[in-house]
Amino acid sequence: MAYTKKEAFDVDTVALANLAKALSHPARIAILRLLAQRQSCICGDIVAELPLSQSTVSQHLKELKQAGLITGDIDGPRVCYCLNVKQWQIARTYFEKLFTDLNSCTSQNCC
Amino acid sequence: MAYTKKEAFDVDTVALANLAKALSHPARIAILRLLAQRQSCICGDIVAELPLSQSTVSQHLKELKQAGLITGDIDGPRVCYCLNVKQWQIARTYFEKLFTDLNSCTSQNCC
DNA sequence: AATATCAATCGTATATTTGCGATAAACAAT
DNA sequence: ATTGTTTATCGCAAATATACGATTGATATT
Repeated sequence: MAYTKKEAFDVDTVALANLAKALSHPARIAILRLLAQRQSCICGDIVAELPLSQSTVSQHLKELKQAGLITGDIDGPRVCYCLNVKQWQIARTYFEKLFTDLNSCTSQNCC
Repeated sequence: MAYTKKEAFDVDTVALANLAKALSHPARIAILRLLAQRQSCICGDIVAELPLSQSTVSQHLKELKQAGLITGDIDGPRVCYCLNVKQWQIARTYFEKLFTDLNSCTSQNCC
């Protein structure tokens, strides 16, 4: 019994779902906003800004990194996290395509 | 030990995260596209189109309904599902605000 | 009234997510 | 070399998510 039948859906749908999943936690959105807000890239200052433990924040960062939405460059003992602009443009395109597709449904047949 | 510390984040962040969570499964995105594609609203035809059981599809529909993204009107023995255009506009606004905020980070200080 | 159809819900199994403390790994500075 | 700082990872506990079959409830149809 598989947890998620991702194989049964087309690649673009799965890709969008994965991007949405990366955004599906308040902490991760907060992290992204922090990274955008501060001009300089942040490492562990993120931990100080969030109401979560260091290990938990590290996990969220890992997920964002796996989704390709941020990068993490090692800088001595610290790690500098930044938004990955390229991946963000891809994500934006995915979401906007979805919104456009859904907007074409303005016929209002029944509901 | 709480599952998610949603209380610790501001309302808009949680709202966006919840919308993203509704989109975080391929089946739910497929359902939304189906509803947009077909001019007429679909009830259980969705089940026929998806590689999932009736009960599983019903659960996904419930989640989309709880997120306010679709409506379900009872029509005799059937149920007619439709996109909720108003909520979709709200969702679109949330996501586009995020994208705009993140785009302001083009300083490229380190990464 | 009996039957058939459709969709929601229940019960259950399994996988994943979230969260934290503790530990480990990497590096800097003494 | 030792120590301190920073971050990733491990191990665990609890909550959720996904999926399905079986059942229930509602409505048509006969």
